[in-house]
Amino acid sequence: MNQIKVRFAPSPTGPLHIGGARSALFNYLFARHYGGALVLRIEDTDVERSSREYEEEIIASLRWLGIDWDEGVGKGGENGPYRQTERLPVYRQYAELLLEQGDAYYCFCSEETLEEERQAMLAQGETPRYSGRCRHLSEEERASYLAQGIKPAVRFQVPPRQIYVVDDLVRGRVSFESDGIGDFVIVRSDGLPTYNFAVVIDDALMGITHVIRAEEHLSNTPRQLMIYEALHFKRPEFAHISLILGNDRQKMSKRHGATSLMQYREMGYLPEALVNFLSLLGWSPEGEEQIMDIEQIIAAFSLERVAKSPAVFDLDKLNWMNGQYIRRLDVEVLAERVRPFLMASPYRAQVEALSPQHYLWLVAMVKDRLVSLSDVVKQVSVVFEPVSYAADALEVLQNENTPLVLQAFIASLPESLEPEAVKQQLKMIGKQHKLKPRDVFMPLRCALSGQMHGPELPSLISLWGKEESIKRVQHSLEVLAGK
RNA sequence: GGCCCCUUGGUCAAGCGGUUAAGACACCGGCCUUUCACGCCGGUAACAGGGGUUCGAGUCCCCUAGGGGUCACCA
Repeated sequence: MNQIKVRFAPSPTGPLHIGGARSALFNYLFARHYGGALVLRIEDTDVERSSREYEEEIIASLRWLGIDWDEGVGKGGENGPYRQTERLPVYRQYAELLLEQGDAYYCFCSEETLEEERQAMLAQGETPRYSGRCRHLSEEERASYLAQGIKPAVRFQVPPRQIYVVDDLVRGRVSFESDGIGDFVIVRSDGLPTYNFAVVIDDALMGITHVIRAEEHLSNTPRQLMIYEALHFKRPEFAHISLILGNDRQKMSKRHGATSLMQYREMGYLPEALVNFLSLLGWSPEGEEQIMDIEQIIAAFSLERVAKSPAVFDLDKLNWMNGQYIRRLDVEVLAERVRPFLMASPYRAQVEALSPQHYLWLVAMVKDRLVSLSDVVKQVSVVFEPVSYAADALEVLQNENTPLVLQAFIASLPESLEPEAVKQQLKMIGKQHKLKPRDVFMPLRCALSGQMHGPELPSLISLWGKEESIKRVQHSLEVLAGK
């Protein structure tokens, strides 16, 4: 049986961003749907910009999202090593083969020469591409350059007048003319392979059957096809997925706000919500359900249903979805997930002082009001901050029934308070004094919190307890008297 | 500029020759409710333009326009 094998191959030159996460996710979904394998390979041939820190952050981000792989960095496997800088001898071997076959040649051109050429072609209105000046160097010329200590790069010799066709699994048939492509570097003068060369070697040697990656790589594909051909490697299937755009329809970048996965974690997004949201960017299931857990997404996923057009990242929808996931969590679970945010807030000590029961009441009280986990801090502030009266709340306090309600409240509060019991108590006050619920709750809410709006009043009272609640009411009475 | 890709409501998107052109987010209205929020119900809103092909085109072909990607000894 032909086992499906895909890979995610990030370059550790920055944190994992939204676009990268979606590529990783689609590979993951594809692999899991077909019972195939996912390889994680680190493409760190740009040694200037790559770092272990970024590699670790990328891996941590993938783990946070719940995307796991079967082979590669952090997992091992038969086709390692999985970091490109650890595979240099492999690339060298194939570069030499290409050199021997006459499919590649040494290029001694300096950066300056190259730049001059480029400018000259541009000036003539031509597409800048390598002239091929080092293609046919004689032995003597080569020896002379070498004697001067010039380190050559290796260029692939692009076959003339060829058409390269990709039957892309999402875009359909796409073809390119080789004449539009200049001889490109496959090994830099420092001995490191370039992307277009290393990917091919690795994908072929690692047995990758499907290359699923972002659309920006589509125009690299013909170069890679040339190498597959020259090396007689079996080429994989390709699937180029569209880009994720910012609000301005430009490719997502830092100026669109948060782009790294870790930022989303810090902002309080749930990984399962983010995964659900990302899966719906550029892909859609057959049904109409939007909220799907990872197993459902895996079961429904297919490349046939991946869209060709780019998708704008819609934060409103992510926020909605995150809220959906939060509301579906059990209070006990939510309580734990929200805890780190409270521990990092100014209310840390006060939260720690809460009994387990009170802590659960606190979380239950704000559960339906959260868009993100970090919102908990703001939502909970009314409990811990000192009262300050809003203008509209003060007006409510001036109402003629207010003193009556407040006195009744003070007089009727039992020792132990549980939200449901408090609620019944408040309703009772209304009954006794023939007041509508609203005429009981509003004055109390304003007196206790100083605000017209906020979380369930009974829960607030439960959290404050008898002493604090009465203190707050009395304080409001003093404020009223002083007016 | 060359090459390549894309184009259904503000956004994500279904549709794969015949539909009253789904659904979701956002927005607006109503209901529920002590308030806000949640939830529920309802509403506004789209096939970029022009030519073909066809009995019939959002769906197929061509052109135009717009958007994007790529043309590195970065990936």
